[in-house]
Amino acid sequence: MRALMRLMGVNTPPTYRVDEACPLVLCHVRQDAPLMHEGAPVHTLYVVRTGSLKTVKTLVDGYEQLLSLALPGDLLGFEALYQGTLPASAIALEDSTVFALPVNRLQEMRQNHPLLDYAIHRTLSRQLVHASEAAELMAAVASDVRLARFLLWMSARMVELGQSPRRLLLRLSRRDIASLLGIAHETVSRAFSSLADDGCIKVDNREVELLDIGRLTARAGSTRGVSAEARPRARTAHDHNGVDVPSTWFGADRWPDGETS
Amino acid sequence: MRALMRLMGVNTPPTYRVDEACPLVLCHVRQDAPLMHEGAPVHTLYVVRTGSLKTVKTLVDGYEQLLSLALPGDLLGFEALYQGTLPASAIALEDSTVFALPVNRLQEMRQNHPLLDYAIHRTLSRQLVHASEAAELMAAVASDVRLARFLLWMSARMVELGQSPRRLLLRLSRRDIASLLGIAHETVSRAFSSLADDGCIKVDNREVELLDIGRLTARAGSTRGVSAEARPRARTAHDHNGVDVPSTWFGADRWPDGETS
DNA sequence: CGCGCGGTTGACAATGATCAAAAAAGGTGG
DNA sequence: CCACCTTTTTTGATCATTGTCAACCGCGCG
Repeated sequence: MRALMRLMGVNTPPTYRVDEACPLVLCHVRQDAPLMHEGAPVHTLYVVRTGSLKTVKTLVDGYEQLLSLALPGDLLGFEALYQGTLPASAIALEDSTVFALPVNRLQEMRQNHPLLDYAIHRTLSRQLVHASEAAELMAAVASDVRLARFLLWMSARMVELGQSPRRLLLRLSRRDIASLLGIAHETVSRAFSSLADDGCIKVDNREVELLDIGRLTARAGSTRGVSAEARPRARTAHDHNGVDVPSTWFGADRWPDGETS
Repeated sequence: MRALMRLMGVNTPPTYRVDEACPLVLCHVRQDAPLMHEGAPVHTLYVVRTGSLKTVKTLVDGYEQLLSLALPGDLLGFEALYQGTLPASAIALEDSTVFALPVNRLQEMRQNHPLLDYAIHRTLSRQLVHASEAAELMAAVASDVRLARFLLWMSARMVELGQSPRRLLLRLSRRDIASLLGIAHETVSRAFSSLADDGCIKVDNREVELLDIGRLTARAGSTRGVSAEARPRARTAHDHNGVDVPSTWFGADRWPDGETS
């Protein structure tokens, strides 16, 4: 339990009382084994403890769209709360272990453990951020830019987990990376070669070493043709005419016409 | 308060006691006005009541990446919980009203109102789903496929809000749509023309009428070249070798080697 | 040993990004 | 109401990037 919360980024003070009787179960998933099935109702949420998984949605035409990469600390299955069924499958990229949280006891667990509640919220927030970062990956027009961003993104996630930012062991196949970046898998291969020829990275199959992060960042820079967007469109502060206060950048802490409801 | 929860998809029974003294404030945002600023710390979360907003992240090269479209019932600002600052700005697409929830009193409000707590979780789950749906939009190779998907997606969201699924009034500019779909704004324009010439839709500036949803769905079908992916890759059920039980599709409700922790 | 799978590279056609410019819509001030 | 400006949208033309098809290599596995 304590380990779970540390995983999720919350340090439990030594004095914190944990209920040892709570139904926290550890699960092992073998490589390539599905942990959850698209379309299935959800009785358990999972928190990744070790290893990694991918979430995959099969589109109408059979194309397998990779939606996210779940690393230690990530929460799986929460997306099902809205519609009752999972929008995507989760498949282990390596032998992994996950904590299982029965949904019908979750309410009670959160009440008894405010820190768990906080940890879950933090994790949800993080995954929301990661989802929009995935959009950033696909935003670039050039394929090598997308790959460069992907590598830097992976590097950043490795750092969050306390791992080396330079040495990556990709558990995703080229095809999976292609799906995540929205390009053809041949193009991924070419982009790897291109970055490697530049000396930015060293590629040995799925082992990637980031040699020159500066240059890599430079190549990850241009989203699309430097034109209208980047021009000196002098967006000064005085065009704020809404609830925001120009002088303080901070969200509306006074309301023009507040009416309690 | 009751209105807030109905907005978020939770029906309050008439007997439900609401605390009238809770600090629920209604905010007005004028069109094009920012509600929240990228990089700013967050003191309030917002729930959209009427109108619509876009969340926008300015990338390193100045490109404005549109991340999500917030419609009534959506929660804004939660992404900031993880890092403490907002990853994106929120800008009103029309005159809108939002409920403001002070974060420092949120904990307390959730405790006093379990239904509010549930509503927030449901909303978070929904937004997680929407985020992955956004990835689906960008997954298609052809630009007209992306636009067709976008229109169907908007249509579905309109239905969720009880509006007509055929008649759309887009509050987004072509440039914004282009950003969301990951293509050039000229291409969006062309894709509109293409779909209109086909008779699938009727376009009058930002008013779009979906004439033939069947054909539109057909055009939204192909993600990429029908090849290896769509082949009869007979993915039968007996390749499950993990924690899942083949006979029941449901998540692991027994665990091979459970160890309570 | 042969087969299949993941990865790499090549060749070619096509889609879309980009540049350019005109047309339409929206807003402002007389 | 109209002239005038800005912004948005549309259309055109050109060229590069990349998707697609295809062949090839290396590897693990039955």
